[in-house]
Amino acid sequence: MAKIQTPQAVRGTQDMFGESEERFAHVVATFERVRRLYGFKGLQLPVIEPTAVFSRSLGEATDVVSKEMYSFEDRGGDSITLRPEFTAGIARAYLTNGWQQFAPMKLSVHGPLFRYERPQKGRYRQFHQIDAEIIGAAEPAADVELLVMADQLLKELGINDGVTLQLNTLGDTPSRDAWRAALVGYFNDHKHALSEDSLARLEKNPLRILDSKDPMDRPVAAAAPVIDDYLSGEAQDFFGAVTAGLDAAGVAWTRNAALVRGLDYYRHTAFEFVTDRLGAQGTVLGGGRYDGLIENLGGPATPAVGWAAGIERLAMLIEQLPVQQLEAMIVLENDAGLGQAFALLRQLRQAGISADMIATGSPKKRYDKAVKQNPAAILRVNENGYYGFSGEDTNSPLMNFLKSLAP
RNA sequence: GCGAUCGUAGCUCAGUUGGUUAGAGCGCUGGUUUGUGGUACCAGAGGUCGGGGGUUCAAGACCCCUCGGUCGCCCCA
Repeated sequence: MAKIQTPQAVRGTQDMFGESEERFAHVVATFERVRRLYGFKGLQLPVIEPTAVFSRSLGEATDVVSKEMYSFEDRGGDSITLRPEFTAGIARAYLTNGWQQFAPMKLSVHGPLFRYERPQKGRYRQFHQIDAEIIGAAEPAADVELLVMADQLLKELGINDGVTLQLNTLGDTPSRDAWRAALVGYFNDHKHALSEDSLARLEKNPLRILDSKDPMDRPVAAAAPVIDDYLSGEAQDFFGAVTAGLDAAGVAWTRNAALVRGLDYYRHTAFEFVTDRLGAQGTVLGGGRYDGLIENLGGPATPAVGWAAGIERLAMLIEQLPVQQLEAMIVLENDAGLGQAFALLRQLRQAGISADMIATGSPKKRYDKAVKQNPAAILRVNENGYYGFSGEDTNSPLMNFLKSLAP
């Protein structure tokens, strides 16, 4: 029997347990609660999609598509990709199921996503997002609705302190194209003052030079043409309606004219909730409007807005985690009472009281073990059965139930 | 993909210029004590020093390769 080297977890994946799992679950539970408050329907979607779903919608030249996707050929010879984001898959589902009949749709999803990147704080190869989208709504009110929901979600998670909403508009397609052309011209004139990274960006994604972190780029970026000078009247009105809506709803925001999106499909509103508490991965929730995406996937022109947030990043920011306390812990003081302990355990659980028991190890240390798990009450069982409990005597349902048990 | 840094018991770590049998605290298991909400003490189990190769009489320590974590770049939520 040759011993094998125990396999490690795949790089960039996580095994979550204990506090990290509780944080994760709390983010998801809070999201599920809040999205219902806003009337967003849930969705369950495949983790694998045809590769074309992402290559057509995100832009072939983006890093996500060109070097970060987990793509493979399945046994039938089809090119399959583990989803690197939600939006494209949602758009695909919208089209393949004919959900135009339900438009406008308010949808939400959460689950794992996959990107082949170098792992670091707040960035994993299998990571998880919560996601909300409104499809088939062209009006700025939809943008406002999503942002108000995001704002409430962050508040309910208790992480809105130190997180700011940065807002920008990329304009409609003509505005964006004109701005982009002006930027390319401007940056070409200032090539000598750009970093090496930004020279590469100039070819692939010139908008990204605007939010470059390289100190060398900052002066050039700061003096670059601004979108405001290229916005059509329509695009201006749209952005004005979004900001007015946010003000009316009491959502704080700041304008960041250098805020752009990494993926090609965005138009009009672009936004990020940003924190300085996560090091280099400061974006906590981000999104925008993507009116062109569904058309790119072969569907009818369909307006849509959405956002996504990294569950791991939100989980790391939570400061006060609700305590998960077991209500009743049975200590079996003598193994002869095991049967009666089973019966009591079942009775408790059927009454809706969370309960567990300690019945192994040194009998004399069982009590100590129970104490360490910090249950609301410890129930004592010996060879004669249940004979009492200890714990703070309150008027809670748990205590009333325990008092009803005749010792 | 690039740079930096780290990897010793289940966890957090110590381990001298390379030198006997690699240690501590916590946790775990058992016992004694206490006696009904975290007692104290005693004992025990638990380590291919991330993995592979090299230098050396001798490597946890030095060199090379490799895997993984962390931080930054890039990318992005």
